[in-house]
Amino acid sequence: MSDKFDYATREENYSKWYNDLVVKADLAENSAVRGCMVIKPYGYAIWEKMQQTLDTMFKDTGHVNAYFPLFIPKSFFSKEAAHVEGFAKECAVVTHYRLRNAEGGGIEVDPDAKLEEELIVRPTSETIIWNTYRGWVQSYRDLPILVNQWCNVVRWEMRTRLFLRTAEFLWQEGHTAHATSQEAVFEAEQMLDVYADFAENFLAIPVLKGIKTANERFAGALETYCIEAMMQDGKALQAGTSHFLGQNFAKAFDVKFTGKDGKQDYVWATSWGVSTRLMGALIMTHSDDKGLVLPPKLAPFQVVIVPIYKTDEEADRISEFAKRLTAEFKQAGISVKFDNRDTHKPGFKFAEHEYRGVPVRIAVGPRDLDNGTVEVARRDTLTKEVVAQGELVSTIKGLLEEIQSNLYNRALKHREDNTCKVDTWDEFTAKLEEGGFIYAHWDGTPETEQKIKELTKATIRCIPIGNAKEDGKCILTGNPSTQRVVFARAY
RNA sequence: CGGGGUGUAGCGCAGCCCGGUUAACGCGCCUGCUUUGGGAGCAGGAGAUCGCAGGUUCGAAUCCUGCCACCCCGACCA
Repeated sequence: MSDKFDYATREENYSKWYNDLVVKADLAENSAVRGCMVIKPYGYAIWEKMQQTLDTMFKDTGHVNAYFPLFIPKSFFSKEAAHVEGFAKECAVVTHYRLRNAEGGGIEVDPDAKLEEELIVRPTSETIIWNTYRGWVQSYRDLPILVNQWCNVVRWEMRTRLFLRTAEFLWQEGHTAHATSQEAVFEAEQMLDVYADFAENFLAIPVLKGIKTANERFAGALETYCIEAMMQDGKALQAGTSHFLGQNFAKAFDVKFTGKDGKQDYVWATSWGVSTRLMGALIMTHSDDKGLVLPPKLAPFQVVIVPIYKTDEEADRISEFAKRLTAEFKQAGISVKFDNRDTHKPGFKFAEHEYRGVPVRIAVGPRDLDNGTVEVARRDTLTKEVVAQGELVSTIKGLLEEIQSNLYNRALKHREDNTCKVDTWDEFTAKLEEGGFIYAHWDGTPETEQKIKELTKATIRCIPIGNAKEDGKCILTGNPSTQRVVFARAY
């Protein structure tokens, strides 16, 4: 964000630019609670669009929504060893259930109101859900369970950033139960495809589908699938994950079913989620120094009409025209806002809608009314043109589609321009400084991966699905490798 | 939890080293008039227990002690 206002440009300081933008575009702000954000109405409206779209996609693939408790008994957590180890360090814990008046004013925790068993504020819900599923499943006839939950979770992060990493965040978590391993794997892969489809076709964010290495795998999963996106600064952002959990949670919570053959077996599981972090991905994929840039499919309103007038009479004429236009747009499935506030001048509104990322702006003044035209400005290219009123609806409809695909193509080109292959350690470390995705050989061991991370802060983002096999030598150890994996520094 | 830093109006900050009685400035806010095709101009106005608690002093935003909060850098992470 630049201009006469004191906001950082991407070039100057990418991370400051991000923070400034989130606040300036009215998406969210830091709250009185450390690490927790307030999502403001405009930001929440974008999140709601994401929710609506995803929710429909989940339902189209056979899922239903449910809701499980915020609190999880501590004992549940210890039942799956890898899981507890993964999350233990960042859990908020409820220990008491009552306050009392303190001597000398104020209130304090009542020491007599200590809970018999502490409650964990959910960092994710596998445990409480699998404990519940035990009661839901007896027979193969009870399977599959295809449940999703929209909720908040808490992970006590040391360092937080609006949307990217907050102590509390909103997300959805799907938790499914299946009779066979194959079915569960299919489910995990299917949901990865749903996420990729959503990212690319709605958020206009190109993503790499892949699987995580053992080091990066979800605590308690046998396989973690992910979609990885590249931000403008070349860093990777994990945009969604889908896990094949095997029978780990079924065994931990004793969830068994009787099959057609009369034999008992443990249930197979998946879980998958995306969070408000997608807001961060959206920002860091498309936005520019003038503020937020929204893909039309995500914009709370796709078109804003700004009237320009001097007299009340002019205002009335424009208002009448704008109302007619609004109705036509709605008919055509275009969402529109008529910004008729008389407390702000046109120039102010232009700037405001710009940094809030409204895809298309229409300005109408007396001159336009006389000429039968309007001025149409698009946010992605910052270009303007005069359009005849008669062809406006079709023009805008086409323009919105063009903006949507332009944003995607622009982001895809950026990713391609910043993706490379390297074969030596020196090349690798040099390329890392430039940012981007690096395809390189790795000997397949967690130790090497860990070592590379310590040396360079780069992690293996994923092993792309359908990755080509290729013999080579590990960039660090020189040991044989059968394929290249994707390295990057990540958020 | 280790290292560094900062707390003064809604926001951003000056003043502090060298104590002195109306705590400065910019943005924002309110009122009025003129304005309105890219963040308006002028005039007037409101708004601050100087993070908290002690101490030194005739006098503390300023010096001393303790506490609290937040930010940045690391380890952790969607």
